[in-house]
Amino acid sequence: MKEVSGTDSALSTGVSLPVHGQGEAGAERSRRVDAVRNQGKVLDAAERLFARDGVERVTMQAVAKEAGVGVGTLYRGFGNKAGLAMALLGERERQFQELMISGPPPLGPGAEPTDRLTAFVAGYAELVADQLELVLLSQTAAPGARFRSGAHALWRTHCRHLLSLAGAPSPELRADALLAALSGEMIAHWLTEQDRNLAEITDALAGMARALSTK
Amino acid sequence: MKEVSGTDSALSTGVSLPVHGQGEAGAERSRRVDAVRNQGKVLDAAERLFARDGVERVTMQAVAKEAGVGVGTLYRGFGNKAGLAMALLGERERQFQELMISGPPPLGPGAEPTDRLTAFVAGYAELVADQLELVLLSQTAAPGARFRSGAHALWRTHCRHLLSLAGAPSPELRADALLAALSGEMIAHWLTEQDRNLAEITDALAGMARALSTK
DNA sequence: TCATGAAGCGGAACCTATTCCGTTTTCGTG
DNA sequence: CACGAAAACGGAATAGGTTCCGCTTCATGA
Repeated sequence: MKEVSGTDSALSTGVSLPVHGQGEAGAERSRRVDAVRNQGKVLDAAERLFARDGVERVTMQAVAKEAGVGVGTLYRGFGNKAGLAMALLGERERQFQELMISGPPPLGPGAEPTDRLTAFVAGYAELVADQLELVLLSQTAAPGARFRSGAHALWRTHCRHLLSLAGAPSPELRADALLAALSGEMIAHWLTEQDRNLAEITDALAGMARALSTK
Repeated sequence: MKEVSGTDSALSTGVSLPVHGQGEAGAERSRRVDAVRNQGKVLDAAERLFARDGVERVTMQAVAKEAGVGVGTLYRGFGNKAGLAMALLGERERQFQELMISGPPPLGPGAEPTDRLTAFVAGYAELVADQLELVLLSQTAAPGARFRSGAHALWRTHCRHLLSLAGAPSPELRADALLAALSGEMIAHWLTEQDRNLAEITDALAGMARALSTK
């Protein structure tokens, strides 16, 4: 089971926290120590319960109880259930972002745009598949909410940039379209309702990425 | 305001009705007359309230009350709120299906596969944009539920077929990917959060469809 | 150290979608 | 027409996400 580093794994994935974004925008005044501690307790509790009972069957009440806090605290810290999922996803997303921004080619800098894009698509699909339940939950938020998360903005910018370098028309819209094909719902559908394996999926997606890179 | 033909506009768009599918599969025994009448009353009431107050702010209770039936009747007839939306969408979807299957080219038969596909994509995007609120609601159902609707199956089959004729690799996955780019959430995002106009969107989507048609 | 106001807390209350189940209506049969 | 089973009904009850608000704790600075 993955470690989400108890105390400060918190989020850097934005989510649009009600109080202050913590990581999304520049740091303001320091948060109160009890608040930080509670966020950590909540993330631990959520991870534990999600792993044990499945994301869908864990209620916010249950998470609050397991963490030893009130539900109000959950909502102040994460906004809603989807936000909690995004925060849990944060750790792994950051790892992938790292590789994408400064890791070795073809995912990282140094390869041809099209190759970087196909590497991104394959890697991201794998990330989604690995964390399917959490991704599905995170994309459950109000329609369009996911587009506003800091994490998503990064994926989009990256794709747009690569498409742009490759000379593709409408790089912005194509970036969004590509990411739409990488939604949890889509991957879940291919994986579970059409019994495709991840390799098939990433191959096909890489092909699409290549096709969309073309002028 | 659109007429949903009071009595029998019902659905032919499937939705996975709890009791019997009514139109999805071959007709079984005839439904009870009171049930048919109630479905009509519900559709009328829903359309009226949705138009007046906005889809999001209309509760199932309110629809039931306006229709003069109990909530149980709503759920027996449409499964859930998303199902109700799908049923309301049905009318216009059927019109588009008609054009797509037997209308004039390039949407209908007779044109090159790629041209038919771009026509489909543009037309479908327009349909979604026109009915944005209902589409968003209909896609709110349990993750993946939309892939199981009869309507969606038809769109997918059509795209897959055209992509296949055009010689594209992985026509099935590409069809799904194309439809993912046509989701209500995606179109809404482009339209409202990026102030694109429909023409821009359909142009870009048509370009993508063309790119994806390529071997 | 103490006062003070902001930040955070807990958990009851709220709002809705959805389910359940006892009652009523239909419809085919005898 | 009368019956009985099946199909529908209605609306109270349930469940779980989210909001609200009075109370506590922390951080600051005098």
